[in-house]
Amino acid sequence: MSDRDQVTIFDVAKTAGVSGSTVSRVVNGYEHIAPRTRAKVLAAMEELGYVADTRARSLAGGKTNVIGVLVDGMGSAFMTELLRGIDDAISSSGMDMMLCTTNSRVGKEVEYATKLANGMVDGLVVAIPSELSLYLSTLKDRSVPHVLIDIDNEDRDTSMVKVDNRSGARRMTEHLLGLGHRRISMITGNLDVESARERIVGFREAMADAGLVDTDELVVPGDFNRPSGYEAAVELLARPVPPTAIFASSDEMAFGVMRAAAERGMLVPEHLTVVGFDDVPESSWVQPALTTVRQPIQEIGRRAIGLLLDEIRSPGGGAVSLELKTSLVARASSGPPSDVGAMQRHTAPQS
Amino acid sequence: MSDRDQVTIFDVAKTAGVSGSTVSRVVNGYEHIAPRTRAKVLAAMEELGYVADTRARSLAGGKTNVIGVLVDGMGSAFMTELLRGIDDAISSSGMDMMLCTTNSRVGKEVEYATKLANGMVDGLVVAIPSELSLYLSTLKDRSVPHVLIDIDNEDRDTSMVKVDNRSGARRMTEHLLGLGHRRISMITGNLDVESARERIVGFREAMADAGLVDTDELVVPGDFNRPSGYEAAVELLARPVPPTAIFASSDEMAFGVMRAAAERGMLVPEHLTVVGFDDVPESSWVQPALTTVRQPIQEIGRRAIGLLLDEIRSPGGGAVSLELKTSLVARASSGPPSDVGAMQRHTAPQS
DNA sequence: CCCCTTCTTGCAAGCGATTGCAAACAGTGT
DNA sequence: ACACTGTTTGCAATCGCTTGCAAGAAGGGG
Repeated sequence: MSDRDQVTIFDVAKTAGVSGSTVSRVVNGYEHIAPRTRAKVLAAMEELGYVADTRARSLAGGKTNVIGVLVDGMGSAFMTELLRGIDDAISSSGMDMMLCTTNSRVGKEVEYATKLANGMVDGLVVAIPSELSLYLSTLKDRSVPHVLIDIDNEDRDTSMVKVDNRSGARRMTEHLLGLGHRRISMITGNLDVESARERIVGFREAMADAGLVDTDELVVPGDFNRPSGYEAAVELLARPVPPTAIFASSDEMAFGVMRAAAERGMLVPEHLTVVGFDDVPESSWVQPALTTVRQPIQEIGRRAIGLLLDEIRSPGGGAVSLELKTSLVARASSGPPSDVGAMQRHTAPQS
Repeated sequence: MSDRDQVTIFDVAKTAGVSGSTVSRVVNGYEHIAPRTRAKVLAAMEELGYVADTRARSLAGGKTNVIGVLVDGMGSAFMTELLRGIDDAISSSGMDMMLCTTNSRVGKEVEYATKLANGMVDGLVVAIPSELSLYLSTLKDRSVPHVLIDIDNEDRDTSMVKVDNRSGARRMTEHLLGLGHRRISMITGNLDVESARERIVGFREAMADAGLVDTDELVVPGDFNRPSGYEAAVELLARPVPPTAIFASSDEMAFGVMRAAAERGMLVPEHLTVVGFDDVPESSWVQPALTTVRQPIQEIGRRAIGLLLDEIRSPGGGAVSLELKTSLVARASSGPPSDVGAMQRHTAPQS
């Protein structure tokens, strides 16, 4: 289709009165080129409106200047933010992005990884939380530079960037404990995801440190999405002895919790403390603003691209793992426990 | 990089004991192939784990099986939804997507369009609301199939899909009028965008029909994003005679308005009616749920891809324009105006 | 003024796949 | 058995660009 009247390197060569190879060298910034020749070529390129054909370029051994991004889906606010960071970094590096979504279709990841590895891209960043990292071997075999995001892989041989989920969850739990809460419930993320599990660990650790060991029934399953937060909260709030604080493993789920609370006529944080994890943009907008564990989402994306570019530009640098810090953002949705449903409150009340 | 030990069509050919061309034909589902040969080739492909090299394939004249998507950015909920629809349609058609964002960088659109048109993709869907459609000529010159989304272009020669913004806005305004509102304010979208302008027209028409002609100071500028809605609302609500209803040209902005109202201690819809446009998922989640004009966002994306695929598969079908219908979704954020005295007591603080 | 080194630049061989053309094969009808 | 039609395959040219190799040009030292 597009092959009609395409301006090739040879057209430029002819107008500039040089050979095709010379044009190629000019285009690729080769150094040993007479200034005058370079100028002529540049002029010809300009005149003809030459644009390199990515396909041919990469087929012949050059770079594609495209970075592949493999994600599960782009529905969540977290992913949107992550993609922003990634996109930002990619485009300011002058490269282009090829986004592929697996939409949780099993096997699609491998298919994409193979296809992309087959010359479509110079490098790949993968943000699919899945244990089945079959695609990893493909990537390695073909030695395609790649970076994993938020995926825990025993294989210390792969570059990746993640955040300190465990201590983030821990700190948040301590915050809640400090406020005087004891019956703190956690709604987990999708347990297939490593970071979801780490958050649980952080939560349990903090609880245990406070002498609260029997947390089993306080930890209820969710999947990071809003509806699951809502449903979990409906169930929790309907219990004979409901929790005074709910720690959702994602802000998205926390919004679901808030809704469930509102429907029950409960005020946040007066009757129920609700906190989340992620700090997506919406969190500072909701009413009341959400107390949450902030992870530098866009930064994660930018860092991943940074690592990838390093590897692309100078291969063989070895795998690098980055763990970014999380921080607690205390806003309006958390407060001391209400004494309304007060059972034996052997807890030190705050102000 | 990736060129190490790649399985080519010739490797398959050798294992199957046939020629490369035959393998190519099998891969592309050519008909005149002896069943037995086909079987042998298929077996060899399977055995070697052959994956076609997209670059080579398209260079040689085949298709890339990649659809390019050109958008401004993916931050907004609207865009997220649109991309979902697009992604959905693309992947269920077996093709892949290449997403490029211009991030409002001037000129980037043309650069991308050219590059993509240069063989990277089989077709292109563009969703950049901009008057400057310089890229259009490139697309046409190279006869790359393309579809425009939500872009109004006089050029009846380009396929596009959009929604009926005008009557949507009109109907919403009538709804507000029907509720008894008279001082209805509209916060506009980015005026560079055609659909933003159409919504204003719909609003003005309905107001005029109700005898409300002097709407100039009721229409205030926004840019579709949340903060602009917030700011506009802050200004509106501080007026000596504030509107009783605010019609935001996007749900995003409506959320901003809700926040401004909350900060002023106003209840929605008791003291202020707030409505939006789009019906993004969040709209049914907020409290109170937002009354809005629904546009089938994902559907828009799906339709656009449908049109594009048609054109790719059988070129020359001529341009097709689709205009999808909008519909009014009445939820909790709209109600009759609060009593006239409200303004006299310059928005009294609540409880 | 010649020889050697350092620049510049062109030639030509790929990269992996598609495809027009034509040769090699069948299958039929007579 | 022969010409004829239609099916299967392989050959080789191409797509646009990169790059190793080597030749021509330019500059320095002896």
